[in-house]
Amino acid sequence: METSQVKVHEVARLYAALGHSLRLQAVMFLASQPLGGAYVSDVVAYLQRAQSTVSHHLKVLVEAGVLEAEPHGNWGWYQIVPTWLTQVHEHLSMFGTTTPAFPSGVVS
Amino acid sequence: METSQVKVHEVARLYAALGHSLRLQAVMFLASQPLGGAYVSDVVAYLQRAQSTVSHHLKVLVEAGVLEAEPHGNWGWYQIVPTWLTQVHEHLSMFGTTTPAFPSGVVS
DNA sequence: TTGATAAATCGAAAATTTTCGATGTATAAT
DNA sequence: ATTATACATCGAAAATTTTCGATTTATCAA
Repeated sequence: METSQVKVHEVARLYAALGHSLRLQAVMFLASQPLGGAYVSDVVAYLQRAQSTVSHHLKVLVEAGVLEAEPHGNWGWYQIVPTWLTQVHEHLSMFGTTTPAFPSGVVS
Repeated sequence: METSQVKVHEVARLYAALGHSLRLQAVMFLASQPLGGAYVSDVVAYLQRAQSTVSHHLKVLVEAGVLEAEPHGNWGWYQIVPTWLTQVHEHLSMFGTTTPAFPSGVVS
């Protein structure tokens, strides 16, 4: 199935984006910000990595659909995409809606 | 925070395990099985990869806590860990409980 | 006991990712 | 116009991951 294959690849990319501690910390940091986002320099200060490294990771998150960028002057504002969580939840619901979270037919 | 760091690393590992199309397909395949699991040879047939490759990916999923292995004779039975989904949901709830899925203070 | 089978592990090549310093680009300040 | 700042992009080294064939290990069957 072509369509399904594409989707799997896309969903995998979303998980892969979160599958690196630096990126996960970046997302958590942005989510914890009162304004719902932050500038690159803030993330650099928080993650304590080279600016180019942080820029790279933010780009990965944008490409996966987790973050969106909004340049303000020459400052780079990054924030979480509103629909991101919904997307993940939608995919996870494939395995069962909630606790005990099991597809039908599975014995305990 | 030491403790939090460890946890981030662990959660990232969980996401990373799902962040590869082969592994994601393996998990989806196992979840779709009527018995809630399958043998390595079944997964090999489904994924169409070398047996050693599939074994490797299953191991990654086990180490991340997504799957559990149960040898039956010399057949390797793999199934989804019941608490896995709950763990993911728990972590995701950090970003907001449900749709619209947003941390407090975020403007639309 | 011997032979066959299922899967784990090993070893190594290829591909991808991670990371940083250096450079480029655009905006803002002087 | 010039200078300074914030960030993106480039180039390359190091680390990690992915993949497969070959080997090993354990179990089952004859």
